[in-house]
Amino acid sequence: MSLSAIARSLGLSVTTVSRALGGFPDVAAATRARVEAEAARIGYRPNLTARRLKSGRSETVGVVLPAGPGQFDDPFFLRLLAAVGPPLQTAGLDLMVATARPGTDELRAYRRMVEDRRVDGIILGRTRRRDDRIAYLIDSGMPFVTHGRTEETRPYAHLDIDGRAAFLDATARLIGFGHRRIGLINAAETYMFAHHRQDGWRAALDDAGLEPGPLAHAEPTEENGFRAMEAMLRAPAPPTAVLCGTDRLAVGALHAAAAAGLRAGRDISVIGYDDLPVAAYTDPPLTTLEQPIDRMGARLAAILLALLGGADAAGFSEIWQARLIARASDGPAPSDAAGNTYNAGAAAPANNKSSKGANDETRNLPRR
Amino acid sequence: MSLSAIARSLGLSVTTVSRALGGFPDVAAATRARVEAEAARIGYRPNLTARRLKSGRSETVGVVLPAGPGQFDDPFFLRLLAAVGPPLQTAGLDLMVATARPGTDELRAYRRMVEDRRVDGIILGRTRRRDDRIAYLIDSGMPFVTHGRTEETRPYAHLDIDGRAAFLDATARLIGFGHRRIGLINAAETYMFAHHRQDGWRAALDDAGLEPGPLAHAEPTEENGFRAMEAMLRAPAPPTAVLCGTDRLAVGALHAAAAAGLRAGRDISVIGYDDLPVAAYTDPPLTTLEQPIDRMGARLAAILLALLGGADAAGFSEIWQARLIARASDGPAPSDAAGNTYNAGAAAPANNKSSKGANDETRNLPRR
DNA sequence: TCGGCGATCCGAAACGTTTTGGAAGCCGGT
DNA sequence: ACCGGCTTCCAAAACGTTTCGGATCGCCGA
Repeated sequence: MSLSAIARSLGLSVTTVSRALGGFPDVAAATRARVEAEAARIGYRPNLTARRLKSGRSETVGVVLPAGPGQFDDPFFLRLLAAVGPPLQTAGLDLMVATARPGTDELRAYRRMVEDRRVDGIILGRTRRRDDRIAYLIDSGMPFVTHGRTEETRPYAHLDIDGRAAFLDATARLIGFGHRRIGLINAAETYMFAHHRQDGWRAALDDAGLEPGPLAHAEPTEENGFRAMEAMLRAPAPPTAVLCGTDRLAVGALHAAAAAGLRAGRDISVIGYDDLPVAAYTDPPLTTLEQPIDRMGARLAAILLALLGGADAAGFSEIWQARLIARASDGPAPSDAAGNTYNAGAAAPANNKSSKGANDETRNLPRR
Repeated sequence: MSLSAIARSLGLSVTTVSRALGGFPDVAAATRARVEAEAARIGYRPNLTARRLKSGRSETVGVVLPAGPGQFDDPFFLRLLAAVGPPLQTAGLDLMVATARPGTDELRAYRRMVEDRRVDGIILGRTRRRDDRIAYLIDSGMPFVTHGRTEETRPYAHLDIDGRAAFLDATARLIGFGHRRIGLINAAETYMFAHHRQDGWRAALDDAGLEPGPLAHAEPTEENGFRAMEAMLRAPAPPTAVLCGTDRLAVGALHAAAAAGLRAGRDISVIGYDDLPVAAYTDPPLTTLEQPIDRMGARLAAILLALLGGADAAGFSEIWQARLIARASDGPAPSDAAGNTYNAGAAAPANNKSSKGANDETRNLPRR
């Protein structure tokens, strides 16, 4: 069960056994064969803990999962884990998972990993605009790579989806359909991804010379999507199209539209983001944006491996594009609402008088 | 950064420092204070790897996630991880996650954990009827606890939901509604949970003297639920009610019903299992069964902790009850199909003779 | 005076590995 | 004969911790 057991029963030294198994050239072929045979016979497995102690590495990569209500039900992190696992395993690295609810808990989870040297590197998902986790990790010197960017001037390795471009395109698509009042139900803007998506929406509207439609923020659950959409539809000048920051919000939004007697895809357009499995089976099937989680996960693992190999974090900054999956929840603007009257400007009283535009129709939902 | 650093700068031995920090009584109070102050000053953190080598324990618990198409998108395992994490962390145990697609890959993942002594214990989810993973773990002597049972005569620690009772009750509820042809769209029967649910369905029909309705098996995805329901509706004598082994199947099934022009809850009844977040936002909202994943996870962790403490696995065999969440996807059988023949059923449909009692209290959405 | 005892402290071994710096034996060339 | 070089092996140190078995010292009671 240990090198010394093999050494003893073969009359060799531990050194020679170690070097025989390690493939070093300074051991005779015959000796190596004897050692290998004996190792196989007793089912020798190297003691990883001893190896780790000696090498000073934990051979482990850490991930902190956001726990807590509303956080945990989307399969994003699970798919990320699944994608990140195989390449790490191939590289001989274990994957350690900690859970923490966003807040102080979370930073403590990172500290635990770093200060107790539980991991050699970290993969961090779902970045925030001001992200103290990232600041901490940079300060600590622990190698890490993030999925998503943050407002941090120092370099750090990251891979992100261009959420701005994605929502800019999606919004342009709706504009092309003739929509003029296009709302947004978004995740909290403290999340960087939500910020980018909102930015894209805003930019597309600006480009087209349109006022921003109603805007809502909430934790991305179906229920919040439902409530936000309900509120938008009750308002004086309801949107004819609504972008949703995530599919879960979109599912709720579709439901609210149906409850209001609106046929999505005809009376109102809805576009989501994520391409959850359920997106193809909403009513109607949801037009949404897809990010290649599996490839992203594999790439994140590869980047972290490079970092562990000594590469400079500044060299890794990748922005990938999302892909629009057109289904049936969006379509041409209803003629009665948006059509001819609208671009004249006379029919847009709700939106055109505000200097700030976006905020006066903003509705913040309770974050529970 | 190490005990010897503290010892050196304080003129003490490593032994004394270790025992001072370890709270042993044979060190003078003044000395202990000096040691603690110095430890705090230099930010001493014990080297876990060294401790693990010495103790022979990895201080780690392993979980193998099923990867691969169709497997990974449901949040069950993620919620389980979230629930299992905090108690393990409190006990000073790390959580290691490996991913493997069901099949030979999977057993290899368990071997890796056991043979390389990467973990001290294992939590295993989603058992199968004949489960070589469980046989292997029993043989190996590695402490483990499962979520779900299996057909294994030797004792092993497990916690399961009574899927048989759950589906028996759900089926009885449909029978009480007047349904006579009740189908089942189930996950592959190799999964123990699917087997139990099917058993409950079958038993309820037997109790009522009814022939089993159509039965389909498939990996539990929306698409498969859709296809199975489509096929059932096209068959000569379509069911008026369909139980689904999981909510994902039910979502697809609801969609197929709608596509066939059937209003779920009136023309056809559908009941799922899992209470996914989306279940409250299908059309119509899905009646389903809920298992308390968070409590289950906490309990699984507690059981494993007991096992690691030396408890006998034979002592842990718990079966919990699921809870029916009544929403709008089920209801009285359509009169043209089943109606008048069914005298007694319609008045007191759902809960009047629940076999376990736990299901009697049903609640409507919204839940939070 | 002395043995014993409690309070403190410490040396050394051990966990199992990797790695450094040789050492021994053998051979061919001079 | 001797030297240098090659092949093959090994002792010992090191990673940082825990723990066993003392060792030292002061003090008290007999």
